[in-house]
Amino acid sequence: MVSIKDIARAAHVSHSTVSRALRNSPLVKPATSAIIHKIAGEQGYTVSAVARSLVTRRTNTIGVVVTSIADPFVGEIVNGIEEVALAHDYSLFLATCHADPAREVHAVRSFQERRVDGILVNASRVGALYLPLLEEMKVPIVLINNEHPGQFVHSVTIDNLNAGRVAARHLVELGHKRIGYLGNRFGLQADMERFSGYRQILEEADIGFQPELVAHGDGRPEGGMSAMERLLALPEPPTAVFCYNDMEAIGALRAVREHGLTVPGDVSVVGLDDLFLASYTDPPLTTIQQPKHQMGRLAVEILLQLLSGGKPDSHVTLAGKLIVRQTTAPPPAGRRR
Amino acid sequence: MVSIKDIARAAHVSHSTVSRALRNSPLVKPATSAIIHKIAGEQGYTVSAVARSLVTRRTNTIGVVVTSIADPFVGEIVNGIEEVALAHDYSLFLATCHADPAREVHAVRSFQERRVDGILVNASRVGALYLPLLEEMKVPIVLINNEHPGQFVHSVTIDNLNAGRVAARHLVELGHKRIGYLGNRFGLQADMERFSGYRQILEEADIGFQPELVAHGDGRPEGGMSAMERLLALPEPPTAVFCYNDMEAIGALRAVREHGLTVPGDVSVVGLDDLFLASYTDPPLTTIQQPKHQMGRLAVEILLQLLSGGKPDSHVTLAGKLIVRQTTAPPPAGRRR
DNA sequence: CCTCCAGATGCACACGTTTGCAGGTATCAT
DNA sequence: ATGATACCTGCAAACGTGTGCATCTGGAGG
Repeated sequence: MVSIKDIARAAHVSHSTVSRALRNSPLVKPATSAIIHKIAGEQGYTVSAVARSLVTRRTNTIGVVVTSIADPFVGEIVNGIEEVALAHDYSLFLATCHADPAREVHAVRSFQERRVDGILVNASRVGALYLPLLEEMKVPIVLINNEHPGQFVHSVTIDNLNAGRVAARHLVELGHKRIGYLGNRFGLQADMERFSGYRQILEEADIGFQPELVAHGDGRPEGGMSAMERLLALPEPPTAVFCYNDMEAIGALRAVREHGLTVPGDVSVVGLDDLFLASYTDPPLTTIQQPKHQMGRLAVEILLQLLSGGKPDSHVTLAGKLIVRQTTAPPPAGRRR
Repeated sequence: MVSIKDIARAAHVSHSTVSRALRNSPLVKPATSAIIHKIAGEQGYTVSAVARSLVTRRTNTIGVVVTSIADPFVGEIVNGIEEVALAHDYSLFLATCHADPAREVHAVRSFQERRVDGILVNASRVGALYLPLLEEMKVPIVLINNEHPGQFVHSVTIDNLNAGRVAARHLVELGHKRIGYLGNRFGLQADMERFSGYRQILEEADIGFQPELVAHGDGRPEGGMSAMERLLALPEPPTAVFCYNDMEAIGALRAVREHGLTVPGDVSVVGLDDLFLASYTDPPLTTIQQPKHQMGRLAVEILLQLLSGGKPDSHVTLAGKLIVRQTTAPPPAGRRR
């Protein structure tokens, strides 16, 4: 592999001059610079980022740890991350942790060895553990949709409480009185908040919260399906459900269908995320859109500010947006009371 | 940031000894090794992968370039890649190229600067261009599902021809006579091969190929939908269609539905990919499963063999598998002739 | 002719590791 | 006591780049 020294020899200059010329420093005479560029081109020279990083003490890399890259939700976030990282000439290290705190810590450690300039963690499960980890390493970290929001780290999250309120309010305004919640059984912070928003609206609308209308899935279609079945088995099942996320909503849709009922004729369904496939369910899913792409972008931008010595807001929350499609309608005539 | 020299000073040994001790070399006395490890722990030392890479001339990194990470298909491939990379202690650089050859080349160049040990490219659009690129850089490259399969590079692809045959045969065996193909208008190699398989079966079954039953989408639901509409507008529309991929199949499903017909009662649909969501369409989609996860795994394994001086097969093709769900059935009674 | 200055280049060190080689010390056999 | 040997440890050079400082050259101005 050809180095600047090889080029220096060929051009009869010192390697310092080559280094400067290739970085287009104004210090070197245009004529010699041209020669050097020519030789570099001929020899197929490419600068070694690792040698450069060693002396500049910056690698221009960002480490990204996500739960699973096959998850369409995180895929879109990473897309946003990659976009602005590329624009700023940063490369991305990617690691998955599959919601395992140990693997998450392992990934962060590995990134530290690689001397990444900053780290992005999506849906971090590591709570108080992070603080000592942060103490011992100087790498700035930005969390995306993290559990256990602490006060010492930077994060960008969706406004879950408001999302729950918007979803529930939409159903209330359609005239529903028996509104169920299909939660996530893993007791995530996000689940609690969405649930709280839902409950607030029920109480504000004088409908009141009915515990039997809450069932818990696993964040995936299977779980949403079985949770929905439990709700449908009730003596007086709900006429509408708000789901923890789109995946559960898809399961709910199927459960309703297999129960011989229709959406939204018999029961309305609201999801959350607005995954790509939400437009292609049957019927197309009404849902709360999470600005996934923007979350990724924003996270990198915060990181970049941190890297340039700025003091960005430590906690940014983004608002979701209701997307009304065709899974919501007024309750069936016989059950409007 | 603490280095081995700092530790050496604290332990009253040379930095060489520290280096050896931390790599658990048998050369250093257990007692001193223990001291060194203790101090390293106290000071929160982590080795610098960049300094190490400079001397060992290996970075233990793999560059992965994909079209879009938000695509669920590539997400699963990357998942497979990450899995075996992690197992072998390699880190992943990720870059997206959005099917733009220029961006693809840019990504590969960037990886070369970073001195990755190997490169994986999914769905490469760069054809003959690769050869000179390969000449000038010594990094081994493995292509996944690439266009323009050349003979000088390593690749792993699905057996598209056979996939087309299997899908078409399934429909023939159900008794269909008018079988359409929803292709991809971008003239991809994969599209040609799938089409060829489909056509072969039609001719082998003495049904014969009918050009009017072929329409082209864009690989996404929108395109599949409009292509299907064209087919349904025919005087004698097909009773079954084989789609370029699941995304188009989803669009086809919707087109049929909006046309007032049912799947599979009026028309059968076969997809290709077996995306996660194929199980959750209505009705669940019959499709050809691509071993996405395994493709990723295999690609890395080939790369690792290349890195350890092995001579792996240069072209591996994986067989798809028919997954029969509920979008296929015999043709409607009135049209069996 | 001398001085001064700007522009261009080279020298040398640094970044944090790994590693071949030489040197040192203790143990053991002769 | 001496030599051999095994075991540890340190020295020094490398990996490829960036950069402060010194040096050199040529031209302008006095």
